[in-house]
Amino acid sequence: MTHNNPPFPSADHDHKHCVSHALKNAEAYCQQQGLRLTKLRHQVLELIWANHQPVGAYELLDQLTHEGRKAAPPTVYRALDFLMENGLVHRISSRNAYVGCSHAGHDHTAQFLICESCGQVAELDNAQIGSVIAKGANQLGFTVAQWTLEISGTCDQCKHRSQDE
Amino acid sequence: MTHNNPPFPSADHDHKHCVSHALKNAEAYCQQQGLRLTKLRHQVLELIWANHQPVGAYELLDQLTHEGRKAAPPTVYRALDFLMENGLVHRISSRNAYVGCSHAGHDHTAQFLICESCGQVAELDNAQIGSVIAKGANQLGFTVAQWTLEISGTCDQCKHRSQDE
DNA sequence: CGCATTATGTTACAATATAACATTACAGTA
DNA sequence: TACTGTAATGTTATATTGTAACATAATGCG
Ligand SMILES: [Zn+2]
Ligand SMILES: [Zn+2]
Ligand SMILES: [Zn+2]
Ligand SMILES: [Zn+2]
Repeated sequence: MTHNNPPFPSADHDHKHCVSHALKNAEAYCQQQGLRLTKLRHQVLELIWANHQPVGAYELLDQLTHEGRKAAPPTVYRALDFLMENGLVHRISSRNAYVGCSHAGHDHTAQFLICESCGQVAELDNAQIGSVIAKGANQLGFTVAQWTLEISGTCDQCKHRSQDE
Repeated sequence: MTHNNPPFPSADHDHKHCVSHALKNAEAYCQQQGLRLTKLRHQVLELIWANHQPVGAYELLDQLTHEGRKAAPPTVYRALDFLMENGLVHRISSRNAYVGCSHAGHDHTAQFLICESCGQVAELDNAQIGSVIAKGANQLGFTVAQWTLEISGTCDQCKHRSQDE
């Protein structure tokens, strides 16, 4: 399944669609790859997709507990490990937090826009950025295995919102 | 003071020169900006520059203690805060570790090459990367405040070294 | 079913970072 | 010089994030 690069999530977008899309996509992908998207992993993935803000592991742990599951830190970290290994979730290392992947199944590296005002995160998959980075590294004889790019700033809506005040 | 983009630090480079350059540069910069590069901060900066590998806060803490200073976590974190605020040190968030800045005084954002084999870090200041990132973000109406790029892989020397075996 | 494998539960702890308040050093000034 | 306000450091305690190690339960398969 292909879809074009999503813009920064707007305040009034149909987020239920984001969630159901992400979950169905994950189910299909795991099915196809012979991966076990267990109830716990599914539950964690759904919690992560509650919104477009990155969520901490211990916050997920609280929510799991409130949903009636017996959970301890390893519970959530193991689920996160599975989801990250299989490209369903990314870690935002500048925030020690986790966010659902918008391009699950595609082979890609992470590029994030993080709005400091509303806390939302958008994931890019800008090929130009990737190629410039690869080129810059290769010029120095460096072989790139992977990379992360975390861009902080202000999203379009928050800019306009602040103008209104 | 200007100098061209340093390559990945070679095994036989004159590292004493790196250290003295970084320290003198920091002293001059703080002098000029009216910042207080106290003994503690100077000491921490020197420890960070012991090599080109990122170092953890608690490792710095141990070394400070061995050097006879009474130190606790806040001691080192406060020094790190000062050094980071003033662009003398960067944090490698994917490793929870800190590394001396190679372009202190210049206004720049961080771009790192991290060798998974030898653990060394090289800091880039590739303008092309910067402009492509800014462009990609701006197209989505996103105003960039700052960003970090952490590239993992294998450096040139480690590649050759592994061929020799 | 019986067995091997994988996933989850459970307990304890490691590693990283900060809050809050006391004390000391410092710079400017009377 | 002593006084004084500010910035820096010391100190104690605790918050936050992440793992190790081993026990139990679920799953898939012959
Ligand atoms: Zn959404
Ligand atoms: Zn925003
Ligand atoms: Zn060096
Ligand atoms: Zn290397």
